[in-house]
Amino acid sequence: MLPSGAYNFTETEREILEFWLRNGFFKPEYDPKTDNFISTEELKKKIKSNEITPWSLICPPPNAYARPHIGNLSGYAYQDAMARYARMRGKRVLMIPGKDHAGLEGEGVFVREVLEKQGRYKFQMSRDDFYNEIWEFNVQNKAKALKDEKEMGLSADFDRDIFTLDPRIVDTVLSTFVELYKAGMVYKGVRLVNWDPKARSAIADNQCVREEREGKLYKIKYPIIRRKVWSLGFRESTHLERIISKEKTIETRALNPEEKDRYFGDIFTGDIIVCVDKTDRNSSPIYKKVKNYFQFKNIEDAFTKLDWKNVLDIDRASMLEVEHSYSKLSEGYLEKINKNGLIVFELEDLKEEDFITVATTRPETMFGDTAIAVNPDDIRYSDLQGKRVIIPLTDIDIPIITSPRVLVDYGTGVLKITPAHSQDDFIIMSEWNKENKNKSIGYRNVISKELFLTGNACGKYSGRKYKEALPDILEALKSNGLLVLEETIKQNVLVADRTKALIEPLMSSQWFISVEKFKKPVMDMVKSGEISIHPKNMEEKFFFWMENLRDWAISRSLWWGYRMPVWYKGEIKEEIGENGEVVEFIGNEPLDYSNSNQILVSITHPEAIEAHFLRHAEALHNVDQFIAGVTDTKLTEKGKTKILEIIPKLKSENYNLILYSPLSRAKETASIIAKELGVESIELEFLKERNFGNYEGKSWDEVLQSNPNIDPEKFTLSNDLVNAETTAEVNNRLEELIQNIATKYKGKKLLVVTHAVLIKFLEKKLYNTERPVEISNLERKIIFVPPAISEWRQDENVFDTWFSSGQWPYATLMAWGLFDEYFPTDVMETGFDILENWVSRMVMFSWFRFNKPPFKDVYLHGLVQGADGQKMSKSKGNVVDIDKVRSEFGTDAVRLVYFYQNTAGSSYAFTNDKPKNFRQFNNKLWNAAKYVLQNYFEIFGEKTEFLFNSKSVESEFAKKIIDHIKEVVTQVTKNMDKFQFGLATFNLYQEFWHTFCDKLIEESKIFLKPGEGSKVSQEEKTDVALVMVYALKEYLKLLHPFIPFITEKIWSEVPKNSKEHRSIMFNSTDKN
RNA sequence: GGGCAGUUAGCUCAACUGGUUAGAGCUUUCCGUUUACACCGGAAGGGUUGGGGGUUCGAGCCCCUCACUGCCCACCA
Repeated sequence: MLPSGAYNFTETEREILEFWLRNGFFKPEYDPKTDNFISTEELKKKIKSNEITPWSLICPPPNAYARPHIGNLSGYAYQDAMARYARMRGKRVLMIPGKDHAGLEGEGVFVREVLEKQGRYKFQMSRDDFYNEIWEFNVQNKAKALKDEKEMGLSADFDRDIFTLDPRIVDTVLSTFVELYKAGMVYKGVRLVNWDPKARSAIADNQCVREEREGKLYKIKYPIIRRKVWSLGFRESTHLERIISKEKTIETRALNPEEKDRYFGDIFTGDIIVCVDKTDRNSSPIYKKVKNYFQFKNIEDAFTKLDWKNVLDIDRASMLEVEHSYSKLSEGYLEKINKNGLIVFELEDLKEEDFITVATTRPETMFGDTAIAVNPDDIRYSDLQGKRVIIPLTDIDIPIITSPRVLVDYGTGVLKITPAHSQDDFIIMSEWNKENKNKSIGYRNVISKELFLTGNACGKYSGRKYKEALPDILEALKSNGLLVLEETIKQNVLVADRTKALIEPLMSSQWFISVEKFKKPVMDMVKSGEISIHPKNMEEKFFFWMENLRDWAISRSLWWGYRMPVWYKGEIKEEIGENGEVVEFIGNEPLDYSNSNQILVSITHPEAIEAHFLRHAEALHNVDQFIAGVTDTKLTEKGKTKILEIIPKLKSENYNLILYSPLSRAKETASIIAKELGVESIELEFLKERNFGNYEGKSWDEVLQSNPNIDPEKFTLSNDLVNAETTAEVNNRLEELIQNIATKYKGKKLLVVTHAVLIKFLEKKLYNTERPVEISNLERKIIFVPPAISEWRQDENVFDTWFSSGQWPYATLMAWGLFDEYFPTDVMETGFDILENWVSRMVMFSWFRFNKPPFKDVYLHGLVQGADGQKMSKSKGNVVDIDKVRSEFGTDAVRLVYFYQNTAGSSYAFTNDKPKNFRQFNNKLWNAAKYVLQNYFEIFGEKTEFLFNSKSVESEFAKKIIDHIKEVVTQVTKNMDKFQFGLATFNLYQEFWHTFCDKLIEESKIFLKPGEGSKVSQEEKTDVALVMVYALKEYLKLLHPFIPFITEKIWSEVPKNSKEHRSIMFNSTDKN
């Protein structure tokens, strides 16, 4: 019987959650037919034989370091509704929850919330120490998220909760990189990074802040190459021939009128004529440029096949590309020309209008300019578009390009473009290059990480600290009359949030994934309908992103995450080449990416020694379940038998040395194996188990009683055990072990017989991860022990978070050994804001590795906003306190807020009138159930089986109710199948309250509570009582995916027949 | 800067891809009931669907245009 009074959700939710978890209903191994569990192996077999239909959803993992926010919680509601709906329809549901290490953000939170509050600093720590601490921080916090997930009613298999840095996930993620590398789809390239000179590290944009500082603005004149540049040398010209052959030297002079008339047609004052010595044509840069420009195979071809007369007359623009000089600006240039056998005739000096004036706060970066930009609509400069200018103090000429980003009325309206040292310029370059592929501009890095000017472009200033060279540069500009203005201004500069150092944007070498090959197949999966995105209009967004996707930089200068499985033989150094290009060196040699003597992609250390670690066979303490540590226990008879069973497997490995712990259980195990295999064995003191101090010999029950807060999972590796061997001591022993394997036993095929906790310590030490699962007796772990001394160094970078989370669906399934059965998954449910970042990456990787989509449907939910309709944020004070709302209105009511009248992809405000309304709805449901059941039990009693067939009712009123139910079921089912949860809950809400309760229940009172003189027959009364229960049960089943707690509670009180499951989770609506 | 949504009753949102009189919840007003439910029932008020134009037998929905609002992208653009 349901208790009278209003619905008590607090108590019910606690009770029902306990009921679900205790019974293991969320596990796919649970078999509702037998109300029992099958083994995972059996489950797999049954799925393969089509005996049961699998359905899976991998939950998007919330960040491990904090409680899930309201967006994650709303996601759980949708995920859960879909899973419960599938489960009720007889599918075998697997829903895997997880937690994300959240690379960049995770590291940022740890540094801010933990280290900085303790006055510590990341770069004062060793990488290992930092990693261990942040790991601990995450482990401690992720329990909170798990609690929230359970309390929201998420029907996921919590035993399979998995962390993104779990070693099983790591293996999969890294192997994908290896595969991509083999397929030639990753490469190293350069991109602009924010260099923090103080931290000596590249940092993310959101780790920088803008600060107002006083700075100086300079205006600098760049000379325009207005004149045409003529190139001669191949043209038949006896006069020039004579000059060249006779003197074999160079002359620079103005052309006299006679020459002009004789050799050139429409030559103008100001043009420059460059002549080339034919005899020196192979070394001349002008020849080379000509060759490249016209794409001749060699210079002879260029010479013989090209009609130079036509070129000169028709295609002057091409000649502009060739070579030219202003002797006035660059004394060194003449010298260069002379060496290369050029003759330069200059017709006239430069004039004032031959300059363009640029405003800049950073004159020292002008050596890195690769263009000058003006606004395309700026009429002042329209005649200059496409012309070239000379960078002052150099002989480098750069084009004048256009960009709508250049503000016409700001400064001079002219911007110098230094892509290697300015974010904005880098963007302008990228945009220009995208639109003007044949006129693309490059970058020139002229500042090193040590803040020196570097490369040829800087001329005599190269090699000096740029701040020290700056006064000299300004002086040189001044003396050439090229510095026109210098004023003090306030400017916003980018500063590192933590170190307060001025950010130096510069080019750095990064790993990229080339994305071109992904585009078509990935888009095709959506176009063909293999993957459906809900709402459909988001597919546009997806295509736009994919089409415009550029190669993806996947390396990040962080410590928290997956370190890249790339190894360099020696220390890698990044330097700036002579022409401003980024070059990497290993030692003194430039890095050649194809040279496997320099670079290797490998998950383990390239010289790692493979050793097999075997846990001893079953010993007495395993049976009696107490903590043995260094307490010596003997093997059981069963244990000894089991050893013999694995001998054939061990034989096939051809071990030639066995190392073992001196404790009896390991020693006995090893001696049996050694005897059977006929292999030498050595006892080593440092292989024994950890000493557990006061806990030695204690049973787990005793441990838990003495300290109820103890987490058995973490106990064995904890450093808080009284009188136990410290973790440092264990690690010292392991150090000795590693040394021994790397030196003494090098070249041996090793089997090491030891203990579970010791193996766990070793894995943690070597792989920086913890095993969440136990190592069973006689389980073998293959461990790669790095050599004691090696030149190989691992890449310092970690992967971009999306690189790993993009593999989440298959990585989780592979980790749990359920890939074959459950992949592709059925649905991916996540926020619409990460469609591009996450969903597209998952499809990309899934296509690459398996040529399959990772899921069939994508449901994108909108974002939950504050009551004011704004995005929730602490500073706005509009954050919904989920605990408060849940305790006031109940979890079911909160869940209904997420569903009711909501459509996929649209955001909605969380106002308290909503859960209040649904609390009332739940109460209505509760009371209606009470009414229906009271009447039923009055007639049938409590313990009777519910015998009812909707086809064989006689009463007109009962038929009316059945019709009503049929219609609701049809409507709701239709909407569920179309992911229209908003409509489904709307239907249910309206029909249940305003039709079923307000109309049908009221009408039923005529039959169930007949007044004086009523003509209602007993049969009719019975019929109505039955059909009302039937209707209630159908409603409960339809409502269950949305409000699981209350429906389960009522279901527990409802009369059932023998075919119905005791939990509502496994009952589908009536098919009749 | 680009892209994507959105603008419907006082407030928060629907309207199942062009089809009856545009519907709900909250709020407001009136009436009623107290053994399923006051976390109730019955009723009422409230809309030129952001402005303007177009296509159509028919437009909240499609097209054009203007005006706002929100979101995403920043070691990705």
